[in-house]
Amino acid sequence: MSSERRKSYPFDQLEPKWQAIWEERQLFHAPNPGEKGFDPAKPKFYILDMFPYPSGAGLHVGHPEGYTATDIVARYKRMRGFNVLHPMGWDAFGLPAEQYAVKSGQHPVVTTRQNVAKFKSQLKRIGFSYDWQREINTTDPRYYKWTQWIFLQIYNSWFNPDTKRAEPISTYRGSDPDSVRLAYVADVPVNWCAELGTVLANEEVVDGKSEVGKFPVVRRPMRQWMLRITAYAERLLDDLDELDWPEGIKLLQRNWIGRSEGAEIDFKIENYDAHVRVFTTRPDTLYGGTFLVLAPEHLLVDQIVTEEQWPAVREYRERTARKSELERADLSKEKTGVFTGAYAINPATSKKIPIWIADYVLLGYGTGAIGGVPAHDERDLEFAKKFDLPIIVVVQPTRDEPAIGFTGEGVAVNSPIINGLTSADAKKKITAWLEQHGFGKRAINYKLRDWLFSRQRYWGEPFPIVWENGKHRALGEKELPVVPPPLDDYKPTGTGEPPLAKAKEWIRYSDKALRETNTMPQWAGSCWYYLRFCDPHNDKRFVGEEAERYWMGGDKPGGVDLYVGGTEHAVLHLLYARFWQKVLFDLGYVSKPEPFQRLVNQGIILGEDNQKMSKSRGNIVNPDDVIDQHGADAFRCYEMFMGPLEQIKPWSMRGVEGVARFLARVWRLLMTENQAGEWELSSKIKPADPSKAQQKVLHATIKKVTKDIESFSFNTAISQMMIFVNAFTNVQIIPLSAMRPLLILLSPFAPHIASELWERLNTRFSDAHGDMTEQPWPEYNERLLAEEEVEIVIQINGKLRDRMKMSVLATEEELRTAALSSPKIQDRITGKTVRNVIVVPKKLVNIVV
RNA sequence: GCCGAUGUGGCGAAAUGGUAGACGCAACGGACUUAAAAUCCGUUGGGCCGUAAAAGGCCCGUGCCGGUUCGAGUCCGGCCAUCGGCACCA
Repeated sequence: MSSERRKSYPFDQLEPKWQAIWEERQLFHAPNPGEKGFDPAKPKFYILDMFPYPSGAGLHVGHPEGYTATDIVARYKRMRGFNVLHPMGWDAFGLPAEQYAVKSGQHPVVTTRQNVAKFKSQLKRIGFSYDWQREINTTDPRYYKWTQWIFLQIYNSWFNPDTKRAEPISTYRGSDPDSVRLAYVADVPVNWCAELGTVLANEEVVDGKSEVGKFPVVRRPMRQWMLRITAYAERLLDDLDELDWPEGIKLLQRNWIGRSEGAEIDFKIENYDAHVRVFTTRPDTLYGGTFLVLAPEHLLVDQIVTEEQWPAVREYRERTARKSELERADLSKEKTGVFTGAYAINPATSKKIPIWIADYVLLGYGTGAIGGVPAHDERDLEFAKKFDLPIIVVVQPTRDEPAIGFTGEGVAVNSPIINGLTSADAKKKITAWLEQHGFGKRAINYKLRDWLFSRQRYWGEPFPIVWENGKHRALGEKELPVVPPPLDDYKPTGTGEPPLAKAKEWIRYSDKALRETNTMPQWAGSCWYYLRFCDPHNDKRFVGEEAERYWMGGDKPGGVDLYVGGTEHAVLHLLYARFWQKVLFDLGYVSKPEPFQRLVNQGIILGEDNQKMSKSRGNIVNPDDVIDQHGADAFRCYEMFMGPLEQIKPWSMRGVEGVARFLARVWRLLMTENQAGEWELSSKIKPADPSKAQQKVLHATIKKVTKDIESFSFNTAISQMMIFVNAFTNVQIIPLSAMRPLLILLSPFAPHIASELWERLNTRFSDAHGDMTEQPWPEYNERLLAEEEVEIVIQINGKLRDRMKMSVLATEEELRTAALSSPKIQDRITGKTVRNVIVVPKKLVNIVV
């Protein structure tokens, strides 16, 4: 009758059953300190996934990879006696919902609600043990009220360079507090994307095109909100040391922050009462400085340029301004530049050197000016050759290679003060000399730029800021949240003016004051969501103090014990969140200087064709289809069985079938089908003692699964459970005492089938009490693992020649004698001299002839 | 260009410096079945020798070239390829 293939076990019934039970009993709800059911005797474990953007397409199999890993650890930790905080939420502000609104006129609130519902039901089908009572959504006014509140704290503070901390702006003694706030307004050249009608952050521009939509991006100055993340560069760098993150990710952040040590040197301008300050990492090459180059936008240019050079300079500056970031950064193009007509004095040589402008010098890094040392810098060399500027060798390479163009460390030459010194020593000495004579000082520079924090978009957090008489002013806490107005038309204005400017009534805050119409970038909400999860319903504070201290507690700098997500957030999200955490920490609102103690990145899952999954390739795998066919447990186990979590790996439907077969074997180990086609507990299960061999495989499995969960080697944990099940297939008596631990070990991976089988065992046997989720994790007994006899490998010159069974107690001498007397070995060594015999107890004997 | 990761059967992979390929997929053979599916059992890195068939034996093999070591997939040096990040940062 039914053409549908019979299920190998009734996962389609038992999976919804257990999900309903978990939900009804709220088994995975973690009470806060002071709440009903909270057990202060247990240690805490905060395990967090990077929350998703709920897109209209729904979940794909890449999302649940990390989520499955964390779910296994969360379930394991609960059975290990931890209070586990394992929440989920939605990062729902962002461009796709807004673009959909532009097209359809439907308010983003509506699409967001639909998408969240879809994502949530998909996640629930997989059986994740989230505490859904803690669900949060960044677009919920009860959430973004506090995002705005945190912005106010940032706005109302400054970075005190003496204490190296953020402090309330009231402690600032200078005349212009607006110039030091951690949130400030600046006219900055921004990445303007006409198609999207908005400004983009540097990070959102890839190869001169928008990351979203791949539209062209040009530079254009605009009034923008900036966050002074650069003030924290040093701490963001130093504090990485104490975090348990992959070294590669730390390196990525270090490179992004880009600390470099060197000196700032002042070059006096000839016939003019001013000087040009340059930054260099090679002060030891100062004698080779034969010209200066300023960024075209450098402020001094206006003052120093000579009459006859004005037209050329003006023309060059205009040309540069028209260039997009892409054109300007194009390395293949020739160097360009214009002479200003002015000269500076090299403080070391007292010689006159020309001052140029060129677009290879960037205004935003260092001082926006460089000393050109063509002999020892590739770019300067190219520039000097093009414009025929003098090249002077001042560093002699230690090996035999040409000195011109040598950028490594060598020995200083043609440099009277430092001649003969190694580059390292020369740097120290010349820097000291510069300081002594007031020409410069030691300096540290960072590549990190301040964070462009405003967007010309509708679907984001409005700023709690109003403008009056051309000045910005913060709203009071009581006025939060600032809710965006409803609009009929969400289209960008196209002028750079944000869509909120269309809400004529909304922007009129008072007779005199207008609201800020920019909104915050999508990163804002995800900068602090891990804090909100600790206390998601608090309407008095962004997070309650006690809850924050408890869940973010521990003796390490980071509060979240384990954070799992993709490498695509290795720099930006993780850096921004660390920055906010540090500001909140400085201001005394949180107890930890770092948000995430341990970080694990899951690898990308490719399609069956080994290509990145994408709609256009048609190789997207939808978890719902997999679950329909094989069940959620098989889906979870396959995601983990594919290979190491961190690795990129292709999906395989055949692979899913293999894992599904394994679960069916577990099922049939304990269940048999009766005449009526109903599943019932197998009569082979007896409260009998397991055999020695069974005992051994059981304890080996407990040991391996436990160790593998701790080390995130979920694939090999599953392999071991397969070995266990294979060992019990076709035995006549199935010892109950071996099946109980198996189900516990399996339960974090395949919680539904484990729960069901556990419950079925309970209907006949009374050796255990309570549900699967209430069981403690099993311990293994090392003694039961010990072999009495082991196979010893006999090698000759490292090559395998024979094997023998020996007692584990055999001494080295016994092993040696036994190996040498083996007939096969005898055959091979007669007539040869045995030079050495290496004996590795319990492993091998290697005979060297 | 710089930085990082990866490279092992037909495929996904496993191996504290000590038996390379556990476990799974695919393939092939067998049992069960009228038949198929499902299930269960077995074989499966390559080459060669051996045998009626087996048993058995030998050589090669972890991207390439070298080194350290009694012994290297694993450690060291040099290359190559793929993927990812950064990219005129002075």
